[in-house]
Amino acid sequence: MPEKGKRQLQAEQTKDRLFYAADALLAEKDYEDITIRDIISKADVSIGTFYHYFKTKLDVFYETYRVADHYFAEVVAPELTQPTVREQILTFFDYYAHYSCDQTQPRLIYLLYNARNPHFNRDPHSGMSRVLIAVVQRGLDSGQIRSTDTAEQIASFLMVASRGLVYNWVTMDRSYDLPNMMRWYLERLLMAYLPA
Amino acid sequence: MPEKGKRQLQAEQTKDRLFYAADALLAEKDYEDITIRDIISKADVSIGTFYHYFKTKLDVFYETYRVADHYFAEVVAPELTQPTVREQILTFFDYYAHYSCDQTQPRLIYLLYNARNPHFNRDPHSGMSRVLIAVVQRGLDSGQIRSTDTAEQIASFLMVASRGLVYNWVTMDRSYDLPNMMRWYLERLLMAYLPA
Amino acid sequence: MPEKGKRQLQAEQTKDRLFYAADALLAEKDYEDITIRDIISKADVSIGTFYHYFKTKLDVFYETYRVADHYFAEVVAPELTQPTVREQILTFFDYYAHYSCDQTQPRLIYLLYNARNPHFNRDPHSGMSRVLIAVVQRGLDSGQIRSTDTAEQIASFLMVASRGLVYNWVTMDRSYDLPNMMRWYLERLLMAYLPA
Amino acid sequence: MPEKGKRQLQAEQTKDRLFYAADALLAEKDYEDITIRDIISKADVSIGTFYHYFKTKLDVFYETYRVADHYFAEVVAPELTQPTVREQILTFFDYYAHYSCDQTQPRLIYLLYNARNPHFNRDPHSGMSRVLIAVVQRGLDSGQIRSTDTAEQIASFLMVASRGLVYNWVTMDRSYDLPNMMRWYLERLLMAYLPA
DNA sequence: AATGAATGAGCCTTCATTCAT
DNA sequence: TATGAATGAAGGCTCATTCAT
Repeated sequence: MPEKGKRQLQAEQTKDRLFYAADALLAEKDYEDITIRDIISKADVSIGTFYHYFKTKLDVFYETYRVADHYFAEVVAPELTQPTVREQILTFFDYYAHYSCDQTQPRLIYLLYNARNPHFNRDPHSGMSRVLIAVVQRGLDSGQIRSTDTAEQIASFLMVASRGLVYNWVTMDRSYDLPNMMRWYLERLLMAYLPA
Repeated sequence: MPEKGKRQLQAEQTKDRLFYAADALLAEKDYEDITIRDIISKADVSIGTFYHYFKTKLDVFYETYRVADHYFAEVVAPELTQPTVREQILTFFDYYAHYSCDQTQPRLIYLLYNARNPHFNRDPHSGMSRVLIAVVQRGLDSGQIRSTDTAEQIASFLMVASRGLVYNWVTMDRSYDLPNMMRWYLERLLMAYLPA
Repeated sequence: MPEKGKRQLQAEQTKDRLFYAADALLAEKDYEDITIRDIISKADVSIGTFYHYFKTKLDVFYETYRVADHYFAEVVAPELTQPTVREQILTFFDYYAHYSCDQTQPRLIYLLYNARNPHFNRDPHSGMSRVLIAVVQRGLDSGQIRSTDTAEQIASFLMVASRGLVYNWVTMDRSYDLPNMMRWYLERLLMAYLPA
Repeated sequence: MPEKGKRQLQAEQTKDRLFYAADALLAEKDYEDITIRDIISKADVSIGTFYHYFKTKLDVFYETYRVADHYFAEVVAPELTQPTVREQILTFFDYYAHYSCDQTQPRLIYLLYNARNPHFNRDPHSGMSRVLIAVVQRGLDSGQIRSTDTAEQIASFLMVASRGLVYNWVTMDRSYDLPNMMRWYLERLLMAYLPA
C-alpha cells in the first residue's frame, strides 16, 4: 500500500515546480522585475495554483531562503573537521564562496537584505553565522585565537567583510573567480586574529 | 558678455528643486518606491517640468550620484593632511562613515549598485576610490606600508570590506553608530597592512 | 424501517455546520464580502464538501432566509394573543425589532433585497407579512380598526415604514436601541389607524 | 480673449463624461457590478484618465451624491412657498418621489447607504433633511403642528418612513407609480402630526 | 519655460467553481 | 461522504512617459 497518495505527491511536485521556477528566475533578474506570470509560465501552472501554494509573491522567495539556512546548518557544518581553526574558517568561507557562485544565490542575498516584508527582518545569514560563531569559539577556547573580542564580534567581522566581497563580485558582474578571491581576501582579514 | 539671464536662473533653480526633492526622498525610501509624482509634488512643479529637465526617472538620481563623486574628490581629498598614512586612512573612512550616515546616502549606494541603467555600469565608488588609492600609494612610497600588494589591491580590500559594513548597517536598520563601528572595524582591517 | 443511518446523520450535521457558519458570518459582514473560504474555514470542512451540499454560494444564504420565514409563521404568530389588536401589532413589531437586532439579521435583510438570484425575486418578508395581515384583519373585523383601507394596505403601510426604520438603524451603525425606537415610531404610525 | 483655455475646457468635459457614464451605469446595475472598465469604455477614455480625475472607484459616485445634495438645497427649497406647512411637506416629498424616479437615483441611494467608504459615513440625506427640518420648524413655530416632538424628530420620522417606501418601490422593481403612492403614504404618516 | 491631460501596459491578487481521487 | 488541487477570468489600481498648449 502506498505511503503517499498520488494527489499528495503531485501537489508537492507542483509546489516544487513553482519554487524552482522562482529560484531560477532570481538568477536572471531582480525580485522587482520578476512577475508572478513569469513564475507560473515557467512552472507551467495557472495563477490560481500559485496562490494556492503561496500567499504572496514574496513567499516563494522566502522558501528559497529557508533552504539556504538549512544547507549551512546541516551540510556545511559537519564538513568543518580540519585540524586547525584557521583551516576550518577558510573552508567555511570556501563553501560560502561556492554557494554564492551557485547561479541563483547572489540575487537572493540582495533580496533578503532589501525585502520590505516582515518575514525578512531577522538576519538572513543567521543560519550561517551560527555555524561560524561555533568555529571561532572553538578557536578562542583552544587558544588558537588570542583576542579580547568575543566570538560573536569576530565572526561578525568576518561575515560582514566577506559579504562586502560578494556584493562587490555581483556588482562587477561576477567578472572574477569568487572562491579564489575569497581566499586571498580571507588571508588578509585573518591577519587581525590569526596571523599565518 | 551678459550675466545669466533671469530665465536661465529660474531654470536652474527649478532643476535644483527637482534634484533636491529626489535626493531627500532617497532618504526615506528605495528608488523603486519613489514615484515621479513624489518628486514633483515635493518640488512643487508639474510633471511636464520634470520631463523638461530629465529624460527619465533614473536621470535625477544619476545627478545625485555625480554630486557624491564630486564631494570626495574636491572636499574630502584636501582634508587628508595628517602626518601618518594610517591617520589619513582612518580619516578617509571617517568621512566615508559620516557621508553614509548623512540621511540620503545609504539608499543611494544601494541604488547605484542595483540600477539597470547603462550609465551606472562603472564602479559607483570610483570617485572615492581614486582618493583612497592615492593615499595608499603615498604609504607604499614612503615605506609606511610594507606589502607586495599594489595600492589598487590594498585600497580595494579596504573599500570592499567597509562597504560590507555599510550594507550591514543599513540592513540592521542603522541601529548602531556607524562612525564608531567603522573605526573599530578599520583597526582590525588594517592589521593586514599597518599593524598599529 | 431503519432510523437515520449514521452516515445520513453526519451528513446533516455537516450541512448544518456550513449553514450556521454562513449565518454567523452574515452578522459580521455583507454578502459580497463573505467568501466561501470564510464559510468553510469557520465550518471546518473542505471546499469540496461545501459544493457537495450547496450548488452555489447564494444557496447557503437562501437556506438562511427560509429559516427566517419559518420563524415568523411558527414562532411569532402563536405569541400574538394579547387582548387588543393594538397590543398585538406592537408585539409583532417588537418581535420584528428584536429579530432584526439578533446579530445576523440586518445583513440578511439587505442581502435579500439585493440578491440577484432568481430565487429571491419574491417579497422576502412575505412570511412576516402574512402574519401581520391576519392581525390587522382581525382588527378590521372586530371594529377595533376603522378604515376604508384593506388589511393588506394597512399591513403594507406598517411593514414598509418599519423596514425604513430598520434600514436607518443599520445605516446609523446600529447606534441606537432599535426596540425602543421601534415602539416610539409605531405609536406615531398607528395614529393613522389606531389613535391611542 | 477666451476666459477658459481650450485645455481646461476639454478637461472638464472629460471629467463630466466619466461622471455621467458612471451615473448612467448606476441606473443599470449595482455599484459592485460596475467596473472601472465599464465606466471608461462608456466614457471612451483610458483607464489612466479615470484615475487622473478620481482617486478611487467610489469617488465618481461620491460626486453623484454631491449633486443630489445640491439639488435639494438649491432647487427644491426655494419651491416650498405654499400657504400651509402641510402642503409644503407634501410638495417636498413629491419632489423626493420624482427625484427618486429619475432613472439613476434609486441605486445611488442604495450605494450611499451601504458604501464602506469613510466619505459616506455621514447621513447621505443630510442635504434633504435640512430642508425638511426647516419646513417642520416653521410648522411648529406657527402652531400649525402641535407636538412635543422636536422638528428634528418629526422630520426624521417622515424621512425614515418615506425612505422605506422608496426601498420598497425599488425592491418591487419599480412596479408602481412612486409619486402617487408617496402621496397616499404621506397622508397617513401625517396623521401623527397634521391630521387633515 | 512650464503645464497637466491623456495614455495603456502591466501589476498583484481574489474568488467561485470543477473534478479526480 | 469528503477532499483540496487546479483553474483563469476579472478586478482595482499604479506609473513612467508623451505631447498639445
